[in-house]
Amino acid sequence: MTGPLETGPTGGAPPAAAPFDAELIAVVAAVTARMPRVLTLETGRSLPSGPFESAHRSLQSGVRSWVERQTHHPLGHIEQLYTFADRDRLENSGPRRVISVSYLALTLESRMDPDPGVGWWSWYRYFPWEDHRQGPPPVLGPILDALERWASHGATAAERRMRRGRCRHAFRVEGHGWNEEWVLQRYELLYEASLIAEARRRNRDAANGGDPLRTGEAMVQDHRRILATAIARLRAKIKYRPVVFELLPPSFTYLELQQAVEAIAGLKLHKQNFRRLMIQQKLVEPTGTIESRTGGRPARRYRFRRDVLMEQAPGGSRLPQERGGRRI
Amino acid sequence: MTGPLETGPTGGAPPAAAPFDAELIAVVAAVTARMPRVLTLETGRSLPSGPFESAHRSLQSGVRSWVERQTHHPLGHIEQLYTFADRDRLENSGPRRVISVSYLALTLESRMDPDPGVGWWSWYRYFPWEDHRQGPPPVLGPILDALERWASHGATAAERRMRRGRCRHAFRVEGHGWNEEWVLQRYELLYEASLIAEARRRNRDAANGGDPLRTGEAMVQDHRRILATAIARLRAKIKYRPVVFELLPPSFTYLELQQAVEAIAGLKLHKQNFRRLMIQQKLVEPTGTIESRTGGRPARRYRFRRDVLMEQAPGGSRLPQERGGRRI
DNA sequence: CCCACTTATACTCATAATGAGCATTACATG
DNA sequence: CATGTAATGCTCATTATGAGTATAAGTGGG
Repeated sequence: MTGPLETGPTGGAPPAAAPFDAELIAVVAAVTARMPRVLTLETGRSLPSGPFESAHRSLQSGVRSWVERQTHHPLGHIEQLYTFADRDRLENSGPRRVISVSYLALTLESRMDPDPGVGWWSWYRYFPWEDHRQGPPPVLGPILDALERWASHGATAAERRMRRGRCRHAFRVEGHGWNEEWVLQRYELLYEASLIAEARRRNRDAANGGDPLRTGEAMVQDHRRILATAIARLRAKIKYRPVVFELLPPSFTYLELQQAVEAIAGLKLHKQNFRRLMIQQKLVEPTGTIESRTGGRPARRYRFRRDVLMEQAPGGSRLPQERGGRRI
Repeated sequence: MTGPLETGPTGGAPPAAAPFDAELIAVVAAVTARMPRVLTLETGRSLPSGPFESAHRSLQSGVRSWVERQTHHPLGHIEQLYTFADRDRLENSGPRRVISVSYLALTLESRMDPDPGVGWWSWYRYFPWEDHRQGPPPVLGPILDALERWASHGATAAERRMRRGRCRHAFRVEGHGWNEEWVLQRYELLYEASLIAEARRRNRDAANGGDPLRTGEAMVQDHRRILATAIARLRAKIKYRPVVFELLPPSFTYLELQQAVEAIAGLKLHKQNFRRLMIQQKLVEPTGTIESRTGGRPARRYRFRRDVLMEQAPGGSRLPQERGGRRI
């Protein structure tokens, strides 16, 4: 519809605006063998995607049907991520501008034998600097060095200062201040510094001496950026909404639950406190069954209390309330 | 681009998909005279909007240019809200399907004399049940009654139970459990119960006895739903990111700051604790000036420390960390 | 000048949440 | 039965939060 000032409230004839192609892109996430994974096509080079069609009832149903058509994997929980339409986003686009709507879906990894090229790949294959479960990963050192080199090549003193500030902020070098949520900021910084294959591909240059620092596998177009957006969103969301359970089988032990969270966050957590948090929040209940293949004392199995989705108070309020406490 | 399985990695020819119209819609928010306000056209009936055009570099720049063209109001902070494209969303749409990308912008209300029809309206004119600063608003009683009536008219016992559950959840009647963030859920519930003018307009019915309960002013198309989405987002975000400051002049007193937060959240806050929170978080610093028109003891004025945007740790982690505390 | 009145600002105190770690329990295996 | 491994239970200091009380510093009216 045109701006109401021009054509009046109820729309009238559609504007003579250029038509667009609309594309749907899905980041389908799962966790298996302690690794967060994403469903990919072309042997890990692209995310499931396809045009939004008039036959689709909604964007969401369009995403579902494309993913199922391309990967034969049904989707559970799904949420909108972001819509991209920058002019120079796509390298070899056709005559028409493309609007891409991306979605994040959470599922259990399927066992079925996949179509050729379809597979589940670890996130950290694309973002090796993001997995801090064994402490800072080895790639981080060279990356920081390369970033420092990039920063020191800024044109003006102000720019150099600005670049250093951004690096310090995104990577929090000094004082173990790693912030697992800033996935996108880190990716964009590396992109800008031409330390990402996609950036070099686009600029047809090889800044920083052409040394192909191992900054993870590349993807088609801006799919890797979309994946970074998805990871950032999931890492943030996992803290204030019970979404991990979408990635777990119906019953699980505390350790399995914790390892799923750790895989996503890319961090190690304190076991006893994690357990206490689970107990306090009353998100799970024991199934009564016991898992004995633990290697040590057998563990109780739990299930997610689906009913809490209805009673849940929202994430931690940062506001000092008047009148008796809400907050769960 | 087509799904890679069909056309190969680099895209190739664009698919023969139906083209779409793309529309941009802006929710521009400000706070004045203790009221949260939204910039509207047509005397409050619609939000600024316009077609996304090939000339626009990005979605964001498209939004900026439309809002400035229609309202002569420049935008500051701006973020993407949601993308809508359900088939039956628009009432009198043209032959082509429309994809609407909505944005939320935060500004200071401008003083300039506006174009005809352009104006700032209180949110609570559209959502009178959302302002709990003076306790539960009077509309709430009749609304809950009407919802109960709607729930009791469910076809099956299961549906009636489900409806009651959703009402209890969204409005938290028993035990003062009002959750200010569930704006959208409440709106959608009222819509479904045909207690919202837009719903009745669309269904051409007057369920619930045709009694036109005062459930706020209507808007064109689904603009009110978009506004609800924006309010929900802002109410949530204000708690974990320092966005209030985008709505305030460069310097302000603690009370002004608190009242802005209260206006948005629709809640009264505890003054002393609010102050303590501000001090702890070190988000502001005194300007050295004093505001004496307070009616009581003069108040110090503060300014937002823009540099914290760079050092800020993200909102309250719900994860029990290993290794020395991050968390600010 | 003293008054009541208003808002700002400073503290207090009980309770809850969090980070860190020690201790005990219950299995499997040799 | 000893040993290893993980599960589970508890403690303790620190910090954050909710709910106040107390004091300060202006205003305008007598």
